[in-house]
Amino acid sequence: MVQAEAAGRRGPYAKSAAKREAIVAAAAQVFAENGYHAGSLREVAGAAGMSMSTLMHHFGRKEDLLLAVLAERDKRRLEPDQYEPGDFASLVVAQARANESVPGLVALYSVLAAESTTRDHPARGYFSDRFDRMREQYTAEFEALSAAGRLRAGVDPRTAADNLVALWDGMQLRWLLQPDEVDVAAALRSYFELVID
Amino acid sequence: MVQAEAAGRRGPYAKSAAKREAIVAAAAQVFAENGYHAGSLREVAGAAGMSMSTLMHHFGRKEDLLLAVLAERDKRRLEPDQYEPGDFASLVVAQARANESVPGLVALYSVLAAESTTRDHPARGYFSDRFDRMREQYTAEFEALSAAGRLRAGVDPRTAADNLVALWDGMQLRWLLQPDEVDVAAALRSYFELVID
DNA sequence: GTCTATACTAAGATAGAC
DNA sequence: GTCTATCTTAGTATAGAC
Repeated sequence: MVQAEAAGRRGPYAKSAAKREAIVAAAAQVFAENGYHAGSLREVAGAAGMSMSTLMHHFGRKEDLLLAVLAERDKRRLEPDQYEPGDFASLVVAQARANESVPGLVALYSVLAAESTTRDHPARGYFSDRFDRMREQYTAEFEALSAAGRLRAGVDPRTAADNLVALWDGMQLRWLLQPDEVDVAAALRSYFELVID
Repeated sequence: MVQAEAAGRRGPYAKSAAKREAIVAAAAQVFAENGYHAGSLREVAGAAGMSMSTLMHHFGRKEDLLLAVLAERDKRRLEPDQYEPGDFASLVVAQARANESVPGLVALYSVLAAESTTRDHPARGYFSDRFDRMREQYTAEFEALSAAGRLRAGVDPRTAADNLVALWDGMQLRWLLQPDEVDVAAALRSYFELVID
């Protein structure tokens, strides 16, 4: 699949890569709507215009498809360098706003994160690594704010980083259940206002 | 089941109620470990020492069993009147500490809350109602703090209530995945320190 | 009222033909 | 690379024994 990743690639794997992309897109939709367990491979295959056996040829197990969907999600995230050099808070709030336009992906992430806590779940490593990465990135951002004298006295950068991530996850969960009752981006902004002078 | 709820009840429903309790306990364990979808009724029945058909006699559908487990979880929560009249923050932190001793129940709650966001999930109403109730209770507590002049300037009671619940949920999720990396109760305490003068 | 046996549909997964 | 056929196990419904 790596060989065919470049656009317009000619070769034996080009068609396979296109099929894989179609499958992943269909799976993201089905999993987001129904969850990982309740979303059937037959429904994914149907949405991608092929039989389930053909799907299974490309992704040997349902887990593999799941991990491919998660990897695809990460590629779609906003990257700091895609944005104007605004501050950390603005970037986080902008990402939260952007997430409002892809409720399916948010649902997929939330459902899978919770499911992954169960024993031997295929995505457990993915989410554990992701939490490690988020802590590292956000702690560095809060430390930079602290060095600039903009962090409120008594606020620990790592604690702030962890709490921000947790607040985000918890808010997204509630937003999925009660979209008209909460504003994820506004909640994150209110947290920044508490910790930034 | 209502008839036999009192301890030591003699009568035609006494045995049934005892069986139901055993089933709910077994189901809480199985669902917490494997999630709702992945946890099979056959495994629950086995853990409860009966056949699956017998289980199905007591709980006609898997959903009914799920809702019974959730109701049982609510009964086990700390109630304000069970505690010394300490302040709101202490009560919340104490509940978070108490939750550390029942990781199975925490996992059950987290997995089901996320699963419930998917279309037509049987527990969707339960969690939506629960969020409404939590908002109401916690907003009242923060308003009381505000009236006592103990809330930080510019902090909205309802926002603080929603953020506290979201922080709690998000922290519990991470704790399930990385129990040695975070301290849920400490995180909640740090939030109180930010909003309370 | 309580429990068991059995059958049905749909899920993930595998084997093999073309 | 794609499909048909098949296997195992899931949830569920029903019929009936004690």
